[in-house]
Parts: sequence; C-alpha cells; structure tokens
Amino acid sequence: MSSSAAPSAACVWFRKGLRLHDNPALLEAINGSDTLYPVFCVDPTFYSPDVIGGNRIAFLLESLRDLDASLKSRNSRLIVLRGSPNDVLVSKMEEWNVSKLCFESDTEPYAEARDGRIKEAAEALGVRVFSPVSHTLYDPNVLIAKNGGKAPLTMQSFQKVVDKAGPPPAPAADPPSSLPPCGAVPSGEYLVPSLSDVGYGEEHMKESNKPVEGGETAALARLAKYMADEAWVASFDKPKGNPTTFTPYPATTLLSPYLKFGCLSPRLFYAKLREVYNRRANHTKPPVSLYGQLLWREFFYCASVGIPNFGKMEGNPNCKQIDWDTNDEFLQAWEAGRTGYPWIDAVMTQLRQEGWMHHLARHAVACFLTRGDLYLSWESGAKVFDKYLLDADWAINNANWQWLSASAFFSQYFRVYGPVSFPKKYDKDGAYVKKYLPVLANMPAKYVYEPWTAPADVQKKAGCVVGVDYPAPIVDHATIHKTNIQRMKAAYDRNKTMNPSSGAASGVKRKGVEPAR
DNA sequence: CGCATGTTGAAACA
DNA sequence: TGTTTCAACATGCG
Repeated sequence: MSSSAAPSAACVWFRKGLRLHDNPALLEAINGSDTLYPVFCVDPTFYSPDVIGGNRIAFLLESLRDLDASLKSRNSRLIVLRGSPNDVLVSKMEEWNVSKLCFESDTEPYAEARDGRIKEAAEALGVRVFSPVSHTLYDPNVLIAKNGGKAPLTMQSFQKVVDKAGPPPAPAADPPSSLPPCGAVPSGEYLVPSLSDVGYGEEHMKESNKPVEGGETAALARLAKYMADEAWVASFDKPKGNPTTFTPYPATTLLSPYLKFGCLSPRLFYAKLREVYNRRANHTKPPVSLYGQLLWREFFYCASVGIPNFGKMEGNPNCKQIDWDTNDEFLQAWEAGRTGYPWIDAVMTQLRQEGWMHHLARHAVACFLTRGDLYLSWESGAKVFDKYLLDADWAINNANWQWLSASAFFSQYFRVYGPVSFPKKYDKDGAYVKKYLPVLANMPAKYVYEPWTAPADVQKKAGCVVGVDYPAPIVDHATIHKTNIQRMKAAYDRNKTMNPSSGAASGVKRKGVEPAR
C-alpha cells in the first residue's frame, strides 16, 4: 500500500469460501495491492427453481449479504456481478486494470472447466492468478500422490494416508481490520440480489422453511455453540444418532451447509475440535467422531478427484454397473413424498421443505430408491438431493449415493433398510412422520408407519383413508426387497465377469496352488 | 488360503 | 437391552 509503488489492483473472486476467516485467496489478493475488488458472480440463468431449490438460493444470498456486511465493516464491500463469469468478470478485470486474480481452488468438474477458461482469459490480459486450496483440510491431489497416484478406496486406507500426511495446515491469519478500497465502483450498484431478482418468486418459496441462516457470522456462532458443549463433542458417535429428531436437531451440528458454501473453514473446525479433544482424555475417534465426519468429507473429495466420471455410473471404474430400472412414476412419487410409506414420504417432505435431513434418514430414502425397493438409478436420486439439499456438495453427494446403492465403497447389499422397521427403532409414536405428514396426525401409533394395515374404521376415524387421503404403498417392501437382493447378486456377478480386476489377482493366486481335492 | 472387519439392517430370541 | 441368525460382499492382513 506504499504510495511510491505503482498502483496495483487485485480481485478476489468468491464462489465457495464465503468467509473472511481462513481465506488465503483474500490474503494473497491484499498483499501488495492498493485497490481490492471483492467479487461474486451471479448467473441468473443458472439459478432456476427447477434445478436448485429456493432454500439453498436463500442460504446463498444470506451468505452473500453477511459477507458484504463483514467487508463493509472493513471499509470494503462485495461487488455482485450479474452474468457468466467468463463474460462479466473478464471484462471487469480489464476495466479495473486488475493485475492479480485470487480465488479458492474448486475441484468440481463444472468449476474446473469454468476456472480453466477464466485462467486463460486472465493470462491473456496479463493478470496473475492465485488459486490456493482452502475448501478442504488437505489438497486432494497431494493425498492422492501420497497414495501412489490413486485415491484410497476404503476409509481405513484413507486414514493411513492422512496419518502419513500429518496434521492439516492451521487456519490462515484473519484479514486486517481495514482492507484496500474498491476504487470507483458506484455504491448503489452491484448489490446482493433478492430472491425475486434471481427468479425465485413467492410461488417458489411456499414450501421453503430452512432451519439455518446462511453466512459466516451464523456459521461461527453455531460452531462456538456446539464446541462449548465439550462432553457432547467428545462423545459424538455418528451412527448412534437419531434420524427422527427434528428442530433444533440435537443429533448433529448442522454445520454441513456452512462447510458446503465455505462460510465455515474446515481447518478452523478442525482446530477447534483439536482444542476440545486436547482437554478431554476420552473422546470418540474416526470414523464415528466429529473429526471422523471431517475425514469422510476429505475421503470423498479425494475419491471425486481421483476417480474418472465420478458423477456417473457409466465410465466410472469404481462404480458397479447395475441394471437399474427406469420408472418416472416411481421417481416422481419418491421425490414428491407419495410412496405410501410414511417414513420415506416424511423424510422427502423434510428435504423439500427444509433442505436438510439427518444422515440416516438420507440413507433410508436412498436405499429405498435404489437397491432396496424401487431399483432406480442412484444418479436420479443424486439429482434430486442436489436440487434440494442446503449442503448439496457434488463430491459428497455422489459418493454417498454410490455408497448407499452398493455401487461403490459399500457392498453389503443384503443389508436393506426397512421403511417400517427402521424408523420404529427411534420413534415409536411417529412424532416425526406426523410433523411432516399432518394427514397422519390422528393415526394411532400402531399403524403410523404402515397405515394400510389399519382397519377401515380406524382409517376413517383418523381422517386418513389409504387410497383417498394418503397413497397406498407403491411397492410391497416385504417381497420386492428380496427380489432386489437377487438382482443385485446377479449384477455383482456380471461385474465380476465383465471387469475381472480382482479376477486377475485370483488368477495369480491359483498359480502353484494344489488342485482342489 | 482363512479369517476378521467394515461408521449406521432386520428379525427372532433371551 | 443385548446376542444370534439370516445370507453373504470386498478388502486386507497373517
């Protein structure tokens, strides 16, 4: 910022990483710059209510408003450009005479293609580009290199790689209390848009009722609140969580939407966890601990970077090729919560209304859509989750769908979640399903997960006649799940003969071994 | 090879 | 509330 040096303008481009803390791209942008342009690009054609639910857009806009406020308190502001970054960002960099462009690295295929084009255009303008890793604890490519150039495929082998890599980098320093000014940008322009500005009218928000507010400020408050309960942090055991608890969601931290948008740095989360673990001799360990949850995120990011065509079945060498059915009626019933199984329909209703549901609830509906009941492709389910989830994250979403459909990572396809038995373990009275499906409010607990078994007079008295007020089950779980296990077995056998990657090893094994008696 | 293990199954039994 | 059985896959270790 010395006045004798040539004026130097930099641009920090926010995409994910919507925060000021632990933001190495921002620090690099202000280093040696006397003008700073903090930019976010909104491409209104990209935000469509058919593709991205209103809850997530609302969360994003809240995050942008919070970022703008934090920048303003440091004598700066957020400049929101409208249009494709390729057009608007490149032309602004030229207009502002920017010499340095900084943005957080993003490994999603869409982002890599976009950023590749921007880098080319920037370099053509003589703009230097810095793109540090801060969305994950580690640089996925570094971990992959440490594992011999391949992404680890089991959590255990992944943890060994992490142990070899040592602790992740500490969070970057906080930015100074005063940032370089923005130059001649009109104060009344380039403002954070409203929902209706980006095409989300009231008619798109009717069902929307998200449980958390977007933004770094809310993220840090939430982190602090959960970290303060050290006994809870130390005893966190994910698989033992209860998927039928609702607001205020005591079973998990609900920090995932903040990690998705980068309102919260995973490295800060890690550092705070370490502090608690250091004070608590007894604490749970990965993979079930809170730290374990961060490692799952890293594990899946590595897989998404190291495995080709990670968002698809075809051409994905780690994904079993399975003969999924196509059935739009089933798919639509599942998405809309009209399968006739209250547990499934309630979870899908929570997804549409709130953009969030417990991890185990996600398991149940994912299993139901794929190998458990409907036998539809995990890709079609991932698309629906990607639309509605506040924390929809390309790498993690695709990984979990492959997991639950027993297409990759997990292969015990005979372990099927029962749409009646599973929720009963947690919520005998059906409070959760009654909250999301008010039509079942007066159904006796005995029948709440399988209302079609209630006698006609009970259904009538409850105001929930199956086939009239609430759908009849679209499949018979008791029979179809057994059929599907056999279909999975056949599909696995076909994969063995089609792609004998482990068969090669068995060929080696056979060499020199005595013939069978 | 044999065997244990894998973040989160269900049903039948004690 | 905890243990066994059901029917049974992939991986990694000894």
